[in-house]
Amino acid sequence: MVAAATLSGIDVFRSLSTDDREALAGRCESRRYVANQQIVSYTDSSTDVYFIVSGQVRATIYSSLGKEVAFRDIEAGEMFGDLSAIDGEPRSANVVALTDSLIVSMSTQVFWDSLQRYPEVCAVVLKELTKMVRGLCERVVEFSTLGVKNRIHAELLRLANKHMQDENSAVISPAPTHADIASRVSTTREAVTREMSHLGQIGVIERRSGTLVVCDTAKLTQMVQEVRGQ
Amino acid sequence: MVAAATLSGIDVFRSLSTDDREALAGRCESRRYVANQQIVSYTDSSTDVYFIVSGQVRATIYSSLGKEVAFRDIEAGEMFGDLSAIDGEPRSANVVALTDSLIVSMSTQVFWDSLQRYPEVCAVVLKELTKMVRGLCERVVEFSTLGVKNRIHAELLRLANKHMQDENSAVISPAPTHADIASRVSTTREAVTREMSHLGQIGVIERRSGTLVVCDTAKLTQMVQEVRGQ
DNA sequence: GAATTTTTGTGACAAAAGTCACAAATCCCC
DNA sequence: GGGGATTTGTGACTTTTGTCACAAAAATTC
Repeated sequence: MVAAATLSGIDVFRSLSTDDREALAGRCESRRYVANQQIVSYTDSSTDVYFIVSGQVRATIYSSLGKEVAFRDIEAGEMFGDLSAIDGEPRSANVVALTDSLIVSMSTQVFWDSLQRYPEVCAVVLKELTKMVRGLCERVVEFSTLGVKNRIHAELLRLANKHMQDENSAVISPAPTHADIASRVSTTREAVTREMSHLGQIGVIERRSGTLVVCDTAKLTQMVQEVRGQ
Repeated sequence: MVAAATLSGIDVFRSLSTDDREALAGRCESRRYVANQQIVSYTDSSTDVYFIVSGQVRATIYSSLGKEVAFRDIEAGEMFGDLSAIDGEPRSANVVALTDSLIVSMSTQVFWDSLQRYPEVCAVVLKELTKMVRGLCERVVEFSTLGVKNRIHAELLRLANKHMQDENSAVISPAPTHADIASRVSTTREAVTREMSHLGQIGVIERRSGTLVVCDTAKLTQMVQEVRGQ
């Protein structure tokens, strides 16, 4: 049982009328998770869909033996677990709360109902899937064509684009750890440290207590393409 | 203008009644392409959706400078161009006919209409997108966790799975060239040649005039995971 | 079926990326 | 504000992967 207002912050349901949202809210559950708590495991056989009301969450995939791949971070307003609900296959990733989070869940059945009943919802879901496909394509192309250094540039650029300050610079405020970046572009922490101190030397980025400043996104953009790291 | 029967071979429309299919067919165009002819370029601003009636087609992405990444091969019955139709963004790839092909196209408008009007169509499209997401995830994880040799194994296994002969072996009949495989797993032709002759020596695969036989998929499956190529 | 063109096989070498080990700097929490 | 935990910086070394150059084998064409 969930208040209708809770759903108004969810992208997928934003376009619904208050009445429709209310009807839907009655068929959802909500639950709080604390930081680091697991929400979905890829061994689960559940097929519920989840919506983040507040907080932040990370999906990671564990390869057949051991190594983890940071897959995507999911923010308030976004949805996850939709893949299994749509195709009935097992979960593709583990999902863990990064911060304390409030999460609404919905059964597959209710989810499909709402897709059929509300074309706007269906359209948003289609668009989200499309966005995922494009994002993943980009990642595949990056792996195929870029070396480690350039992938680090690309990742920094992605981060910067989410936090632009002015035309050419961005402030990323809880700065991610090097190990974190390494896992996203799939390399070692050391490689990230080395490349980032290099970027610091040439004045493209700067570190100030807990925050990472990308001073020159233009240069970084240009560097992504260059074959030589230096 | 397209015959309704033509659409019955398309996965997405398979579930429609003959009448519905007829209505839709009236709003499509069809066209023949010869082998190697380009169908969509990523510079196009069109947003039509395409359906392959017969033939085979390949989507490739060209990175910012030069290198090409084989993205996916699309077979008769399947669809492409849906991403742009759904989100209105530019094309993500070039699409070229691999063989002579007959292809039906549909405007974005008609496509959205049919998504709204026919829930079955919408469901199939959602499932196809989901399948793409899962496939791409798999590829990303592969790049992140597997070395070149193991990626070659994984690719051979994927090929084998599409052409299983009996429990443990597959015959892939126009055998792909080494360069082809290399581009799919993003390495060099030489690496593929070396690994494949190794696999030949230990009896996992065999080459016979124009066809590639995977004799022991079980062993190959096991090898994908092993860190040492040998 | 001879002559090309394309594909495959292989060695020697160069470059890129990962590993290990350890010191220094920061952060965090009582 | 001291002490432990976490994160960062760096050098030496190993392994992996890519590059180049060429010969052999197959497939295609005329």
